[in-house]
Amino acid sequence: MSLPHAILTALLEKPSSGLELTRRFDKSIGFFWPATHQQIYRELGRLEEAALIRALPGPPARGRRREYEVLDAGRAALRDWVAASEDPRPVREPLMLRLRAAAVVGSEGLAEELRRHRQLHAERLAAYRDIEARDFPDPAGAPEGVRLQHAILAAGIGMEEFWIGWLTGVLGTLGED
Amino acid sequence: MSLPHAILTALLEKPSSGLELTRRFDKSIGFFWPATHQQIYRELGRLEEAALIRALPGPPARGRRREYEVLDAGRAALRDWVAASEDPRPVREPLMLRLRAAAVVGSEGLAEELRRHRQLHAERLAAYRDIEARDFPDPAGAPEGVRLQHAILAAGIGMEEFWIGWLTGVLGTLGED
DNA sequence: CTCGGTTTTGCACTCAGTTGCAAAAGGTGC
DNA sequence: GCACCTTTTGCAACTGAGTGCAAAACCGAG
Repeated sequence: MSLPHAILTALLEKPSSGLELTRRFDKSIGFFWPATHQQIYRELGRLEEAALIRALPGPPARGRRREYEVLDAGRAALRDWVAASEDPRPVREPLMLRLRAAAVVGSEGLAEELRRHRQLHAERLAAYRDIEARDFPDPAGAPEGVRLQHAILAAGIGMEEFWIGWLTGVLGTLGED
Repeated sequence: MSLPHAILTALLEKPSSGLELTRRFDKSIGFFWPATHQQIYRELGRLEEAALIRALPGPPARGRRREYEVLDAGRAALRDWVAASEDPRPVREPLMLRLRAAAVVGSEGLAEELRRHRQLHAERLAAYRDIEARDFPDPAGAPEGVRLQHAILAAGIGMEEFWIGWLTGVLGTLGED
């Protein structure tokens, strides 16, 4: 139930076509909820059918650009969702399973993979830091909306830092740092 | 592709029936890869068909307990998987989307939900700490297998601590801590 | 204007995870 | 032994996400 609300949010920030949404997802919302263009088009169709968004006028046709905007019902649905209650989704971390498997059958070949993951996390961390420097020069003094957006980014930064530190620790445990 | 390997690992630690596996998942592997009994039975069937595990002798019958053990091919497959390369799965964090939605339509009702999440994370953290105190009195001096198992738990502890701290920070941002 | 490449939209299929439910065996009280 | 409850196994249908691919419109070169 998250993708439709992510799309509503993005459309409220700026009415867009499916392809624009896809591009914007790739550089912001997608960090915490990736989506392909196929998913997005499907969801736009459902949202339109549910009368939460509407396409700006023009003859509907395949291959023809369609710009969407959020209707009042959509805004209301989003507001409800913000206040709704939903449990955190279960953690699913294949790397933990692999460590556990390694504890049983031996850790042959594992260290290299851990280093690769550390590298990937480091790259993502650098990307987040860039965005932070560019878009949030003074988060503390900003209005609530901006402070919330910064909090999201801060979560990403914190997570990546955590994984990098943890991976380094495990590599130490394997005598391979 | 993770569940079958999780099951192989669990069966190597101790041959079990489907129901036993389900129970063991609930208190250990399931923290990082939850699975229902239906999933587990389905996967046991596939693993048996692939000749990676076998049921201990006895007439196969529905409703009748079947104990499984890992075959050499299964152990080999697991070893390969430990050394395999697999990208971290994309992050999917609905709470981040809700913050972002809140930045657009207002944060009405959000703080309560954040407190609830903080509470849930605190409970899980406490559970992890209990396990740590009970099962890992001296992780540093233990053999590699045990150190790896402790690293898994340490990841869980670190994650929960991180979320608790971050949620507290956001609540502060909302002027609601 | 028409041909070919690009953009934009969208369908169809697969796969993993979730939920609901039922069938077969085993155990317990009468 | 039989009536009933519990344990254990398993099927079936659904949902959300991922992948491949194609159709319609658009656009620039000649």
